Amino acid sequence: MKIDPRSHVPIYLQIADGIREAVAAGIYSPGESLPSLRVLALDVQVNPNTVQRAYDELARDGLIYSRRGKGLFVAEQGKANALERARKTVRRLFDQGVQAGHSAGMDANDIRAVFQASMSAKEKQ
Amino acid sequence: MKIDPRSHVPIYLQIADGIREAVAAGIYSPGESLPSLRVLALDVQVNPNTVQRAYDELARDGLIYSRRGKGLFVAEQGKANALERARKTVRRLFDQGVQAGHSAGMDANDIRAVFQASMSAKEKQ
DNA sequence: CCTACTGCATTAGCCATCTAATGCAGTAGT
DNA sequence: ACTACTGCATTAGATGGCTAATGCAGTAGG
Repeated sequence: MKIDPRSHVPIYLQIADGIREAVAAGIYSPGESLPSLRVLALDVQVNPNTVQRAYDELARDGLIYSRRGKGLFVAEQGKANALERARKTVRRLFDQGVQAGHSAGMDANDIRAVFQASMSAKEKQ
Repeated sequence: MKIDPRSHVPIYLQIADGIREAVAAGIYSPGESLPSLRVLALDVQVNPNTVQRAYDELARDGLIYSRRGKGLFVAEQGKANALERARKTVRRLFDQGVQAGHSAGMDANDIRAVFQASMSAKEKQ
């Protein structure tokens, strides 16, 4: 996992996003164990508490669950919950964008055009 | 202008957004003077420096300009610059949304569907 | 000139957030 | 039991962003 310590986005979020993507992509199967706090902490060169905070995020969203003394595991509905979570994030960002455009006087077609441009740019990657 | 002091979004941004929308909507004409730092500060019950920071934002984006001792005025291309600025903001948010969806394994149609939902919800307001 | 207004620069305090340090508590193999 | 792992709770330090206090500098009218 790639972590940038001097990014404006917090480390624990970078970690959470990484795991979330992996779960959404099905890289981890339900019931499969995840790297322990200390192992992952050592891996990304950060304090175990920071990793824990990332796992907390994921547990709250139902992607994973934890067993004290045993470890961390992918939840049964982990993949589905990851997708649901992602969908909400996307929706929130789109709502913000639509709202911003509307406030500035852009009409529906203007906003749609920007969205199309964004989609096209993504495909070219 | 409506300001919420205990919002997570900074006061200076709330002020800047309010003025930006007004300029984009053509409520202020080019060359027209804006409320002075202290007047607006008194109006929204905040320190003049906070208002200044809002005006700084707008000046950097070319919406307004300032003359020491005289006041603040809407730039000639203020409205156009406001629209351009808004377009970039919308684009940035859409890019983030598209990226998030893609990372989570959503395909183009999934993402489009969320966008449509967002647009529909906006129209119903 | 002098007063009353302008915008602006400097400084400091406050506060939220992130990260780390440390120790406790549960599990399991030997 | 003992050891070596687990996750977790508490606390503290550090950092950055936001807001305010204060004073300087420029403009214009009486």
